[in-house]
Amino acid sequence: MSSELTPVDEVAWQKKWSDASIFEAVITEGKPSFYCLEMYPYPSGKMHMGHVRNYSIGDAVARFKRLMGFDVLYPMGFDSFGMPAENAAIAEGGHPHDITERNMASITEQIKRMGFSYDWGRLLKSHDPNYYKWNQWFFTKFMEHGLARREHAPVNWCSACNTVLANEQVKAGRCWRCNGPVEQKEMNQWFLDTPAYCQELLDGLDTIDFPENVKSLQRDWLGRSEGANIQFGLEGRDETIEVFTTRPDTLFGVTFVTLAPEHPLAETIVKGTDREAEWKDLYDEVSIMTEFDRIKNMKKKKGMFSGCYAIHPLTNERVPIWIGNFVIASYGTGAVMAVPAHDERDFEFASQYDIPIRRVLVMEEGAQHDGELKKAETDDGWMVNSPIDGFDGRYGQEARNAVCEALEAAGCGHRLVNWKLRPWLISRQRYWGTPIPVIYCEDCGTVPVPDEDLPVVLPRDVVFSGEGNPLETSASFLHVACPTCGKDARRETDTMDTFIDSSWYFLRYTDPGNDTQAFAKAIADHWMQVDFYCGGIEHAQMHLIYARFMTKALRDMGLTTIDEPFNELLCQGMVNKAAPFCSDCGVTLTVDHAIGSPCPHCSKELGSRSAKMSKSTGNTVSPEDMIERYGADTVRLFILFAANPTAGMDWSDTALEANHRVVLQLQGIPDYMNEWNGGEGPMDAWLEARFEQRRLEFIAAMDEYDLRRAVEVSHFEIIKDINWYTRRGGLNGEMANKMLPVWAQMVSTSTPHLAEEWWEGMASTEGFVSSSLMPLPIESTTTALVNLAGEQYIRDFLEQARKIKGVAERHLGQPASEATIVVSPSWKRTLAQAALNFVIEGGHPKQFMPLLKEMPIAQGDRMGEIMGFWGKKMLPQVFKWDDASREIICSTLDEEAVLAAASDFIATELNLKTVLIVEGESESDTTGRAGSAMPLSPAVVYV
RNA sequence: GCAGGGGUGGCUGAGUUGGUCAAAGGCGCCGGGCUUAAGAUCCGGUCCCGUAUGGGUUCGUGGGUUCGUAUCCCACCCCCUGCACCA
Repeated sequence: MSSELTPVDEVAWQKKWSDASIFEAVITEGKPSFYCLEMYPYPSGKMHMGHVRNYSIGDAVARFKRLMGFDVLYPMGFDSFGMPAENAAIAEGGHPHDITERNMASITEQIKRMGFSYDWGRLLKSHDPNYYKWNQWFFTKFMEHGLARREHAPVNWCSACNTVLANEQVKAGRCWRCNGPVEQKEMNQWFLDTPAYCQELLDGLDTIDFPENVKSLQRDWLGRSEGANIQFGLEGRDETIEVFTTRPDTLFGVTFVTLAPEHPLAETIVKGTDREAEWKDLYDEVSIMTEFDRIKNMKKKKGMFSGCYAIHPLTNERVPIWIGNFVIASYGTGAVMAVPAHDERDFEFASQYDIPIRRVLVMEEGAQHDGELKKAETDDGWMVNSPIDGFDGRYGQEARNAVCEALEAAGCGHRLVNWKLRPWLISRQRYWGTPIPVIYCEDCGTVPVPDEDLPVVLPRDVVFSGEGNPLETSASFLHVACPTCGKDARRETDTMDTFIDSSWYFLRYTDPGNDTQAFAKAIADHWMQVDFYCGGIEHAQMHLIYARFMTKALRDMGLTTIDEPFNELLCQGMVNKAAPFCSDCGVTLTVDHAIGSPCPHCSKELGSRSAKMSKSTGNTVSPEDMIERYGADTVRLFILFAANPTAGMDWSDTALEANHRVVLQLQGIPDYMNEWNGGEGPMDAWLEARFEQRRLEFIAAMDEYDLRRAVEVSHFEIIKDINWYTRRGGLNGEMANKMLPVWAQMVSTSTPHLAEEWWEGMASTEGFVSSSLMPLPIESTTTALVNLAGEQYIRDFLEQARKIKGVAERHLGQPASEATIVVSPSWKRTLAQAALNFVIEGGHPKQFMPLLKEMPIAQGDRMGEIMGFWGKKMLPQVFKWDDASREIICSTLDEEAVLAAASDFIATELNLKTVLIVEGESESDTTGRAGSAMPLSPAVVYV
């Protein structure tokens, strides 16, 4: 293999692909289609390793599916609305539009340099009016269908971002984007009715191939709980208090009712009493405090008696009404029935405020049911102490049903499924997003912008001061004639959450040029669902819920027939790199601190630990630099080979270099193989069979998206096979013609430029490997299998023989010069075959003994010896042989013949003068070592 | 607290329908061939012991089931992710 290699001109290949438009997605009659998609990126100026990894995975899949004969849709675009560009405009001047376009241009160039096989003709950008027009159109349709509505409601407000946030965008009380505190504010905002699809979103999870943790995340977020709403009357008042509970079976244990401080009734019943001030304090504490502080203070339960009593719906008992800080206004009804005996929080609260605790369940059937409870017993139990007949003794679900029936009969309660998911708050008080297409008219009220006036385009004449919503500074935008009556009216200045953009972009990709519809139904239905969707786990409960919701909503408006947008989701792992780490302090430091230097906190010597690549740690690697130095192929190969797609991977410069060497080595392979001039030989059939086997392994791995394994086969194992071939004397230049086309196809999924170079140099190929089809696999013949088995046998034998040789030479005190290989005596083989057949047919090995006694080999005076051999040696071995070995043993493979044919080779490999092969216990066996020879495992005697 | 995912040799990482497992592959390290040399590449070694094909101890910890367990069961510890006074 030559060392005088010119690097592959990757850019030239990229240009050729582009000129020939080979990655354009087309629909071919009769061909299956495959939609391969990566989460489209926000166009920051630079591509980082996370992008590289994401797209290297997707591209390998797309290329593989093309090889396998699919019409592949593999698009790229930009999630180009969003706050970073607007914040940059505020900080540095300029306009978000220009900043975004500039960033897009530079990141696009970098992505193209990687050689990914996108259909760039479908490039989509969210901030294109031709795209966001459809956001607006959908919005007006949602209004028509009652799925979009404006409400005055408490919402999450991030003052750092100067906008409201959806529930999904609040992480542990903080803003998902800036990590600033989030507070509650009452505002008029637009919501989409995501809860209408709760049940379907939950059920749909069972029909799609998402990772378990993502499903679990989504289930948590949907938060289904089954229970009942129950009405409590109020003593001396007309109102009722409605509570939600999952435990109607504990209804008779209610000793008080608790309202959230924000509950409207709380204010009503304390108004004008001497308790009003106390309530106000509590109200202020929970509502004005940021959610973050509230969570921190959660541990302290606090409450007050309201002075009022509720009436128990079934017993008519008086129950005190309390107001407590632990009741959440926005969940359920904002009021709970308190059963201290069977709920931990109620127990704690009741103990604190000396409220009676009444047991109404026992945890063991027929158990004692008086006596004091030490703690709440929250499991299902048997009802006791019921003041009404017919309930005691009922258990769990049956008990709940009985209580619900009683409530329903009394007309003061009903069964209900409650969800945690709230409507999607989509209003944002920011400029760089889709304007909400609504006009407010004094006479006509809230008027949607008519279809013919769409899109409502973002105006240029706005001021980015960092204060307030910039859209409000545009007079031309703000003032508009009412579409209904023509009078002066005012436009909505809020824009849409940018997650709207990413909720349907995969549909637009199917028909990106359509200017009369968002997408043609037939085309979208042809390509959808996305077969393979690859991206980061961070979108598990935002984007991936919204997109599923949107797909279902659009389906119900008749725009598609798709239930779920994504079939298989793959969340790629993070790209990490070693960073300084103090094991005592448990702190990861920036790369400014050298490994081995003392920790700045405790002075202990710093070690290193793998950490996510981040600007703050400084452990980033620039893809650009790496491509420049090693080429895109090497970077891609390394990324795919370093770890499985879903696993975290560690960046390693040395491993990268090792992969670069593999790329160089592969580059020289065609020349190397073509130089073989030995003509046909006995090893050719083996190499052919072996290669075919490798191809099947490759296909199987790719089918399961086990890209690491696939690359291991295509870029590593086949090289080893070639080495073995030449080592065993193979030197047929014809093999190059036989193997290289298919091998190039395998190589092309991860290192396409290199593969094109191979392809171009071959006589039998034309066009591009990137647009070629892989021939169908060939079924292996029996001869091929025996061939493979024979070589495997020799390899295994050599490995074993080498080990023994070391020990033997120590024993001999000098290098061994000769070896006698003692193949297992034929009766052992016969025995093994009989035992294996017995086992394969389902027999228990231990029951083989009686059969053995009947066998001809066990007759005569050797019977005892053979029985002993079976128990001690053969029985354990029968279990240990793998399927391949079993096949070989039961096959016609003649160990002695295989070894004899390879005896010269063996002698060379073991560095011996002569090698003698004998059958154990035969006349020529003078070694006396036949005892330790087993089928597939000959004994070796060194002299 | 609840839920989901994990803990394998110097590192990384396969392997989990129990037997093919002292445990693939890669990296690192060691030795050898090739070479004037370097690089590249090829071959071999890389838990411990062992004058012959073997033995010992290993897959978070401790128990258990089994002829046999990295793999199955139970308990515990630790790590990651998400949710969290959700009634």
